[in-house]
Amino acid sequence: MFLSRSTNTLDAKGRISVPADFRSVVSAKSQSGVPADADGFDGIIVWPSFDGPYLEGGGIALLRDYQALLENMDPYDDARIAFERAIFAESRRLSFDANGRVSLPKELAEYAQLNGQVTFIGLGRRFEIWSPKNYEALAVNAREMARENRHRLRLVGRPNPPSQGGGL
Amino acid sequence: MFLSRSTNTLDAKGRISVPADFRSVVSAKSQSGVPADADGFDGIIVWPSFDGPYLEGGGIALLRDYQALLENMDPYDDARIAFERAIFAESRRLSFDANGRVSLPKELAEYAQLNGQVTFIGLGRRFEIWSPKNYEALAVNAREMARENRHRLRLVGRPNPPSQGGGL
DNA sequence: TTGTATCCCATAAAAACCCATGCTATCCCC
DNA sequence: GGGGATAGCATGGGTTTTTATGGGATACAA
Repeated sequence: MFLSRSTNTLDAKGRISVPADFRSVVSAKSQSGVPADADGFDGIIVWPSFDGPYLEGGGIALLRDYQALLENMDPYDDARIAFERAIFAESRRLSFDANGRVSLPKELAEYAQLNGQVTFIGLGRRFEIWSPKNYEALAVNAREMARENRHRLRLVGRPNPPSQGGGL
Repeated sequence: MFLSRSTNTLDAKGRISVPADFRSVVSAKSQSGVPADADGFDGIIVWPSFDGPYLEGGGIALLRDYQALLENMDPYDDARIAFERAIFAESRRLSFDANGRVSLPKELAEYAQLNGQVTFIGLGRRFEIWSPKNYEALAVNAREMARENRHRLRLVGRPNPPSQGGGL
């Protein structure tokens, strides 16, 4: 699960360290020692958001989830085709180097207006990559809006666990 | 999984470099060192789309998937016969040369209005081959339409797994 | 011959790989 | 609990490998 927020440096070669937390999410090995992902890909997948000047990303498992979702739609549904083109076609496989960095293609960096500093935002199943400046503005609103909508934050599901502390 | 988009050159001899990403998708070897594809074919399979002036393609695994799909239809269903003729009969096996290129038959290049530059579009299980000009227009629409329909892109919550990493 | 298809080689640019260095958090031993 | 050893992380920079592409040589067929 992608959690937390951290800002790293985009160096002159276009490389950036993926937060160690994030790396361990995507490169979780199975017991056999083989990567959990069937195709042995060790890295992240990133594409330009279609909702603003930032990037979205996740592990290959996320892409498979999207694939499953899309494959349940009509093959020639316009929305499906649009999603395929906006996500699959625009995404890039970025694999980790020995130090846990990826090199970010220039056009993605430009799309997200990144130069120098880059902020990773963990959002559970996926994450976002922002220019720190652009993100600042949103972050303040988020807490306010969350407060206004706090009544909708109702957990469902798990029956009461044996005892120990519940809560958020 | 075919991901990303890239534009390569179609040279005077009708050859074109298949993006390295795509090559590694289709020529993934099994642990034994033998090609995963039973028949040892190392290349891609391409046919003219029946939905526009572009080509569709994939690995031999994709063709097998289509075969399985069609074999579940009535043998004399007109649609089945049409699909078989439009896909199987029109497709070409293009094998990689030592540098990862294939040579694209002229009639396919003409069908997709290719000259000089060629764009490969990764779409998960399959890919498409477009004239860059023709695709450009679609790409901008795709992002807009994806944005308009983004509420449909909802990943279902994974059921609570025993313990380790669940969904958001 | 004239194309056409295959194979081989050369090369520039880009990507991947390797090594080194501060810095921080953690561990462990006394 | 202090303090040094240790390990992991983020970062910089050089070097090697891969990739995409052009072009020559060879074999075969129309």
